[in-house]
Amino acid sequence: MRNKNTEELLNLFRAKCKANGLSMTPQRLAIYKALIESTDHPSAENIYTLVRASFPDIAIDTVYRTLSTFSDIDIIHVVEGYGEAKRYDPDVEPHHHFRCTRCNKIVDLYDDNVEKPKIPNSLKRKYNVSNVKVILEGACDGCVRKK
Amino acid sequence: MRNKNTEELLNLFRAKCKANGLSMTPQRLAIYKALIESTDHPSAENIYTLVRASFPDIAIDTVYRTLSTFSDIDIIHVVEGYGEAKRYDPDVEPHHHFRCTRCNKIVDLYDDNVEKPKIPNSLKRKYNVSNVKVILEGACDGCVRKK
DNA sequence: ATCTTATATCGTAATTATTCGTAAAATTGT
DNA sequence: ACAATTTTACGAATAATTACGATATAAGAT
Repeated sequence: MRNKNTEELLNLFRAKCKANGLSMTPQRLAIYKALIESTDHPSAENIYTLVRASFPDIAIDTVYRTLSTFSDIDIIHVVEGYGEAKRYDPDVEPHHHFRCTRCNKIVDLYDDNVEKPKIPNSLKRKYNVSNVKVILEGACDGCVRKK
Repeated sequence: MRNKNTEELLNLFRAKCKANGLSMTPQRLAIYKALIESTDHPSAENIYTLVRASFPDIAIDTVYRTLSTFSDIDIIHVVEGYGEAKRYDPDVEPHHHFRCTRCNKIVDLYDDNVEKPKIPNSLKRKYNVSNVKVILEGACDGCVRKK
């Protein structure tokens, strides 16, 4: 993600859709573009707002359904929600997150900052581990200043 | 948690309530007891069902409010929700979780299994990191067998 | 033990997040 | 361009959570 430009990402996107038998609709393209243009891990509602600029009649249901489809086939990932709205991330390369417990801001952290935890193979086998998430929680600068 | 019995946990609970100026109500006690008797990281709805056995008239609002209060003062923690219902954990000692991406089962993992990731101090300072979560995701045995 | 006051609870309504059924419209392969 | 298959929009339903006014209760002082 960090190392890919829009062109490359869109090509990958088309390839993954084709590989999974998904038709290429303007709505799907618009939703994916909105995702890669956002760096703040938007919610479905956020995406809905963004996409309506070009598709005034798109249904919220379409956004939810599309995001769910995308995450099913690993085009995007669902990140932390914690009872709030789900948050999405178009970067499917391994990386971690910081989450502000007050304002729910989510920031990407790459491996040069946080070491990936080592998981014993026995555990990986036992649970078919396909993904390891590391989330740092705390209060972001903005929230600390406010209080 | 692992090393504490009910007696000790209840004493800690009373102490934390007192330290934070919370009155000791039978509802709060019942909710906390329901939590420590559950090992499956119950949702607010689950707790509501459990507590109604002894408090048939308790309001769902009381359960939500109480759980929120408890997690504000670190009596319990909120664990992964991902847009589903929030899930709670009465074990506030450091440990990690496995989450089944199909049935949403959450299992405790203690440090002898998963190494705690090392976070650089610079990052800890930058974000006031108070908590680091590690979540392994995959399909649990039960779900693999079903499919 | 009783009084006082702040806090907590109940019961219900309102909000927010998400999903479902279905007819109409768009996409893909031929 | 045509038929078969997906996908979409829309409205309504469901699930999770929070808000609120009226009563009830806990905790400390008397």
